[in-house]
Amino acid sequence: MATTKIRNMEEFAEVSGVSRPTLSKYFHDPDSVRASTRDKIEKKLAEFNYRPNIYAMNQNRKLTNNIGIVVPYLADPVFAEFARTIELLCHSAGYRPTVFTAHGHPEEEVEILEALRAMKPAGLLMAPLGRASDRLEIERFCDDIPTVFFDSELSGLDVPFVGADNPQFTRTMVEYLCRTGSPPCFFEMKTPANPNARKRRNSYIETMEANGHDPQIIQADGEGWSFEEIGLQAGLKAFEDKAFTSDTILCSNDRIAIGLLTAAYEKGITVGLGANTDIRIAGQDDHPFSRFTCPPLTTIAQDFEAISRQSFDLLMAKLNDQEIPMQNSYIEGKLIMRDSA
Amino acid sequence: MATTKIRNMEEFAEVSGVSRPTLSKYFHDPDSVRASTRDKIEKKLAEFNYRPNIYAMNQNRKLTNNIGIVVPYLADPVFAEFARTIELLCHSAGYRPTVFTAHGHPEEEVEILEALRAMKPAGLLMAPLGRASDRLEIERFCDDIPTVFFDSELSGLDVPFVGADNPQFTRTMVEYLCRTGSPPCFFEMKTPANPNARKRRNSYIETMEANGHDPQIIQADGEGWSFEEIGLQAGLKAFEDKAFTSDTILCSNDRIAIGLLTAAYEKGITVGLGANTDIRIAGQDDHPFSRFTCPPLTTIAQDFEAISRQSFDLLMAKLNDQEIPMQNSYIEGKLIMRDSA
DNA sequence: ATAAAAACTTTACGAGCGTAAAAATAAAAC
DNA sequence: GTTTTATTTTTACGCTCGTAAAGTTTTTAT
Repeated sequence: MATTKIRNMEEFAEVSGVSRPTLSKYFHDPDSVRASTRDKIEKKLAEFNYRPNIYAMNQNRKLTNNIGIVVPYLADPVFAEFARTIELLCHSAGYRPTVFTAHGHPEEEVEILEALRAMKPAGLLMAPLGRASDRLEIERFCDDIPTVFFDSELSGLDVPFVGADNPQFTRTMVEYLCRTGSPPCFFEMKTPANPNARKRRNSYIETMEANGHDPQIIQADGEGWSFEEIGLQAGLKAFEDKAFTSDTILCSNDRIAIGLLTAAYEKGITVGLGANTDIRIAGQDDHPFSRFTCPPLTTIAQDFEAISRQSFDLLMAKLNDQEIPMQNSYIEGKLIMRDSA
Repeated sequence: MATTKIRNMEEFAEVSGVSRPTLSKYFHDPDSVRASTRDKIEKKLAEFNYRPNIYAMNQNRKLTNNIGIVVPYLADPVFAEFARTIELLCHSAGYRPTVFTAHGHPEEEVEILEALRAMKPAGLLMAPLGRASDRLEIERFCDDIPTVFFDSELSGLDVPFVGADNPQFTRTMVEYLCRTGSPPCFFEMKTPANPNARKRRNSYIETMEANGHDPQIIQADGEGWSFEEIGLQAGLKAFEDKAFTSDTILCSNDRIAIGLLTAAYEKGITVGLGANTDIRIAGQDDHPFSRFTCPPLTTIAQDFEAISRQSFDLLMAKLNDQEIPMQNSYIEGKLIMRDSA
């Protein structure tokens, strides 16, 4: 029966029989007031449906409870998954997460940071674009606002990082492939957007050599974030040129592998681990769609949960001024055996 | 050479030689001040890198320049695509868009709306969850804040809508399939999350009957947003039970079709329009991945650009108190012929 | 050159809340 | 029941910017 509209905290203080400063405390942290007071407030809160003005709140707080989540490309299901997981963590810890995407453009990444600065966020969880990122601008931001990088790191900056153990990913897959068939050649983008790609290539070379095999790398032209399309086009060309030096192809990531699977299909080349198939294809990341490719893609699963959790915990530690281990954290992936390899 | 840090507009007024109210006007709309004044401000702006406190700004403005974008499930690439397109439109019109996702849960949808209310946004562009949505809460919100629905409508509410012309989608596809082979049966979820599904089913039935064919519907069990998985499991079962009454299967949407393609693959059933294939499969939506399925999926393309543009324009009209045509807008899709049908 | 219009400055108040200090009250401890 | 301790109330000021009104300066029109 809210007869009058509550316009501000003062009016709500009147109807609830609690003073405004106490209300202010309550909204800051409900547990900071006596249980009886809390009950009184919450009863009236349900009745009047009042919410404090967040702008007035944040204006005076040195620190807001906003947390920024920045990803390079939200239309990539891998980042959608990261964003989703981290959002949930923030939310359940009482923070207000906001997801931003750079749409693959470094200028947008900087713009986001500038807009974010105006929001005075408590902290930032960021998966930087990588190679293309404007290091200087990002560094300037991280100096002011507690930040943790996830998924891809920007070396040289004094910012903790949590992400996949890329060398382990590739090593695990190369060893599996060698164990079960011919040693793989490696299919990747010539100029990958993401720094993880380099680590995977290096690990491929190392592991192959360690096992006495000759590493063979096939590189796809093309820039941007249309990995499937790049994998498809370069795959078609490579099949035509007989550029693949092995009947087993390890792709730098699942999205490229998805494109390559399509290329194989169009060329009439059968993929799988059966005796009557032509080649094997493997990916890395366990992209949400890789279970639905034809054949389902053998890959290494990112531990989204662990990466999200750890990067969030690191940020919390930073916010609470705890001594944090500045060493980066690399999370292992798990081999997901499906039919493609 | 910013020797002193600028803390607020007053301090910036001093160093820039412009009065604070004029600055306020400038930040509200740069074109509202004289060119010479604008230059003076912008010169100092570059030098001192000052930005007004958005919280203080929004606190006093009756209307912020925030625009909310709410989608039911951001991990679905179709919505990622919508979000991306609309974000860009808002941005280039000088608004500050913020994307929210309900993660498929009606409670979260309501929470977003409540958080959004606190942000006092100028307007909202929303793709409601649909069937599961809390109509009452959404209606209450739309009464207060200018809103436009896109992608899926909530009938009965006085809110303009822009979305796909679902009957046209299905009609176009059914006619194409009939023209080029056997009349299709229809594969859908029994309890679809999205109201568009119903329209597509109805259109399927109508079109089939209009062409003198017997409509046949196969329904998949399962709830939630894992459409591919649902399509896969139900597809496997349907193949085993020989439940598909035609060698041509039209799916309610691409994601289900992707699951069904995987099911066909696992059953050794070949898909395509060649003479030596077993069945044809078609989807609807032109999901970003449907070009990369094996075989590439024949589908109807959503006109993301047009839907985004029109819903944004509608919202702008609402914000400017223009007389808007309250009739809903349905955007036609285009047949994308690929190899699966 | 003069009048009219537009833009700017000065002054002043308001928005909604944070927060500090002192006084009053309630709860817990003994 | 009194003392101690924890909460709450009262009072008061601050934050940053929006915005209105009246006066001044600059620009435009004639």
